Amino acid sequence: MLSQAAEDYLKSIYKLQEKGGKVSTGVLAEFLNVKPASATGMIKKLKSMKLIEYERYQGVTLTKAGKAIALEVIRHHRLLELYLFKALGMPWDGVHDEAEKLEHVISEEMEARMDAYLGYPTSDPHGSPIPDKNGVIPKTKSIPMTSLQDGQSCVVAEVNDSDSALLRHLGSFNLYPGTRFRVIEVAPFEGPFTIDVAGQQAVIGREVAKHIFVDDIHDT
Amino acid sequence: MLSQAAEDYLKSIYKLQEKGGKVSTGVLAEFLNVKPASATGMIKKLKSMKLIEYERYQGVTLTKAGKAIALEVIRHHRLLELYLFKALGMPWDGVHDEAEKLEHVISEEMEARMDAYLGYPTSDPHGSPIPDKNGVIPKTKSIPMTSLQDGQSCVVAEVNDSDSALLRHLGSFNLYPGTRFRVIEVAPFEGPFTIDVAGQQAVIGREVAKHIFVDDIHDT
DNA sequence: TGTAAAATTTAGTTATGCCTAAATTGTTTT
DNA sequence: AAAACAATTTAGGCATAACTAAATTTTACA
Repeated sequence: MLSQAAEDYLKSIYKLQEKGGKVSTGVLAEFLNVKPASATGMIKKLKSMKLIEYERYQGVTLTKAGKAIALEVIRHHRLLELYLFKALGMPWDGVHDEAEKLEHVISEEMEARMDAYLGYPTSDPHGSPIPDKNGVIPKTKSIPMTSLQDGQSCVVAEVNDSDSALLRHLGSFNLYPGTRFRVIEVAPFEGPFTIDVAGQQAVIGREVAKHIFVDDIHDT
Repeated sequence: MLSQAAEDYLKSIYKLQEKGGKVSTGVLAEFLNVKPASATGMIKKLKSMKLIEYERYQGVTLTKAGKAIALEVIRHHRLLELYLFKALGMPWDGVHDEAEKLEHVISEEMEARMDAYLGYPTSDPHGSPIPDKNGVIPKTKSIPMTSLQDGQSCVVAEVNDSDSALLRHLGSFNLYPGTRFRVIEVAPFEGPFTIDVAGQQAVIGREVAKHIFVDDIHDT
């Protein structure tokens, strides 16, 4: 069995690899809140297990086996988030931290039972896609909210799940995956977005908007 | 935060202390499947944290603080067993191993939500009492099945939860906590028990009977 | 193209938690 | 009371996974 630390490295490499191909030691270390020297150590171990490909100074990529493990951990995480949210009523800004700990520990049996209970769901409470048992991820085609223009209407598809303060902030505007809103105004010079959510106005700063991904865009 | 290993030591000391006062290094090591030398090491650490009392060669006892942690871990374990059994439909012979891993990881919030979902239960699927939030354990007055006599009727109160093969065996006779049965015959010379469970006869060996505790005894 | 800056790796240290083997302490037997 | 036996502790080692500091390699710019 793989250590928790090793699983976290694989998961992180997967996520970083998504947007940028090869993952450098430094970026990986930063992402994991670890010093680069520590990352080098784990990278060597994962290479010896044939879970990643790696040449000194060249960055890493997952092998097929490594990717399978990464997706399994991500599946655990997202199923757990949705399970905790729906079955135990935990707040959507609290489920990430709990899932982060449980994802390394649950059995395949528990995974399967949660999956069945939830009706084989395809996305978690933050809109992130849940890989299926075979590691297949449902494709999504959402775009960052920052590319919206005045007058466009759209549906929240996905929000970053790891910052609970951000999630509480969005919750205060009732901005959840599936929520439709309309852009009233985009302030010039990289300014904030004024939007309308079910009749209520809200002002969303650029930094926040970067973490929101949207779908189903219409001009109005 | 305490390590998982440390929590397991405290939990084990608590259980061993229940039937025998001071716990010797050897007995503790055997219970935890580690070598006595390893137990000595952890004992020193726990003593330095003031979680146990200890003098060389004299065995250990929990301090108030140590007992509180032990009961918290036991509460987690038993709540989890019942939750997995009721909410996810896991088999009663499977919940122990899963709970053993999860008990060290769940938050107080998750504990509280499971507790509420289950209606503040007082015993787990194997009949073991669940300590409340303050570490108070409901008193039980069950006796070992081995002290029953011919013709007595009783209710299963509690069975040992850690041996899943034993649990499957009992399940095959429909022998669960709450099940009433009647002793038809106790074979002489430490022989097996022949019992009647809801009209079905079953033969229970001494070794198995030692792990079953019963309640509400009537002569018939 | 050479050199300075940035990124990465190597080397050596720390802490946890287990192990074995040897030394010590305690208990029992004669 | 001394010898034999059992239990326990000490001493030294290993694996994991982090760290700091120093050395090395790459990159970027002048």
